[in-house]
Amino acid sequence: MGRRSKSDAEETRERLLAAAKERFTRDGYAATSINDICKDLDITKGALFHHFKSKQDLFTEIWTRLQVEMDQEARDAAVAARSLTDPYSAFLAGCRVYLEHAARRDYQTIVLVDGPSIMGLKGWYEQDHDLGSDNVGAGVRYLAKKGIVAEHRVKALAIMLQNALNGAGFALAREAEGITAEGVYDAFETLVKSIR
Amino acid sequence: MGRRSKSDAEETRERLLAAAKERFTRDGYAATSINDICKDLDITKGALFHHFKSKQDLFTEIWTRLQVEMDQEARDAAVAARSLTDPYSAFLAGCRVYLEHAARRDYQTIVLVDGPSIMGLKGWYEQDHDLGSDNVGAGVRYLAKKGIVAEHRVKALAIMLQNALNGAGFALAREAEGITAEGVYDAFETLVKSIR
DNA sequence: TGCTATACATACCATCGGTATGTTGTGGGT
DNA sequence: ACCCACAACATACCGATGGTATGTATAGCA
Repeated sequence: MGRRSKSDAEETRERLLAAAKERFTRDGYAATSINDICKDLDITKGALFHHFKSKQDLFTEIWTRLQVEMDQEARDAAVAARSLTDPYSAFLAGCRVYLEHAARRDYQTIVLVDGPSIMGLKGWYEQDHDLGSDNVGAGVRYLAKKGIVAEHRVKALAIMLQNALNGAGFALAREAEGITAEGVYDAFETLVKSIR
Repeated sequence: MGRRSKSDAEETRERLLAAAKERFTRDGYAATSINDICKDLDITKGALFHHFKSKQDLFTEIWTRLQVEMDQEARDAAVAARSLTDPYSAFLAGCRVYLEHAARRDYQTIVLVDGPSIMGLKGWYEQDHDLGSDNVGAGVRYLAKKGIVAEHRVKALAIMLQNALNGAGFALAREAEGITAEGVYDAFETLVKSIR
């Protein structure tokens, strides 16, 4: 088979991303072979390696899309919930969105579980920051500006709260021990609001 | 080469664990090949697969050892710091030990980064619980008994605090942005003590 | 109309984790 | 003291894997 139209190529690329995302989500990165993905689409490896230079490259694009999507949603939610009276509402709204994503299987497996291992810790962190997806950081900084938390604890607190949400997301996905989204969010809210 | 003495076998096993741990720590699980490990010790794959039934099995034992070691240290520290007047001291002492481990490259790469990916989320969690290494959980439960935190928030809070420490460990290992162990611990302490 | 860059397919490769099958010597049983 | 089963390895081999080199046909522009 020879050349296809440009729109066909775009579609092939998107279909590859979709099929890979499904496999990565269900089986994980290591257990997913490139041949599997290609068979899903009745396509050969030549096509895949034409669109993506490596398996990692394919994974990275899926990872990035998930992060951008989450970032956008969280940002929007925070802006929408902004209030003049309650300094927490915007921050907590963003965190709730993040929590919802962290509880999703795709986000969890791809971004939180396989992400650090595949992209490396540095890569994970740098990409994460380049995205500007530091909603929690912005929230804590805002609390510092309001005088609620000490300036010198902002960075450490932001990191800790971010990871607290990660862990909560895992717990939710585990569906274990009667942990609910509402319960987790409630605990997170009281935790945040008790900071001083 | 034929059979060796029992003590030789024990030593071979330990040397395999040590070499694998070094590789896994430096290069990660995926980038470490079994041949690499064997070459380090001038040993063949036959030996490795005689002592460990799979690469995962080898990894799991290293993972378990790291967890047991950490658990023991944290437990000891908590017991040693137990106080009749300060309900936080034992809890915080255990957390500090955990934080120190989370900042170590070996613990970080093997347990925190590759662990979830290799052993699976369920496996990670179950093993973690079977170990009884739930220092943070015990600490929070103690705070609940003292009436400091609400009973229905214990589980969620424990999960969140545990992951807060994980993230702090990563941040320390990154050595980025002027984050120090003391600063992180200070922030964690104020966070914990402000809970109510 | 022709030329070239693109969008794939095909064929092939080194390496991987894992297994099946030796080989040799140790140590428990008699 | 002898024996032989089995432990402690080595060797040879396997299918599958990610990746590459090369082939090929067509879309799109000059």
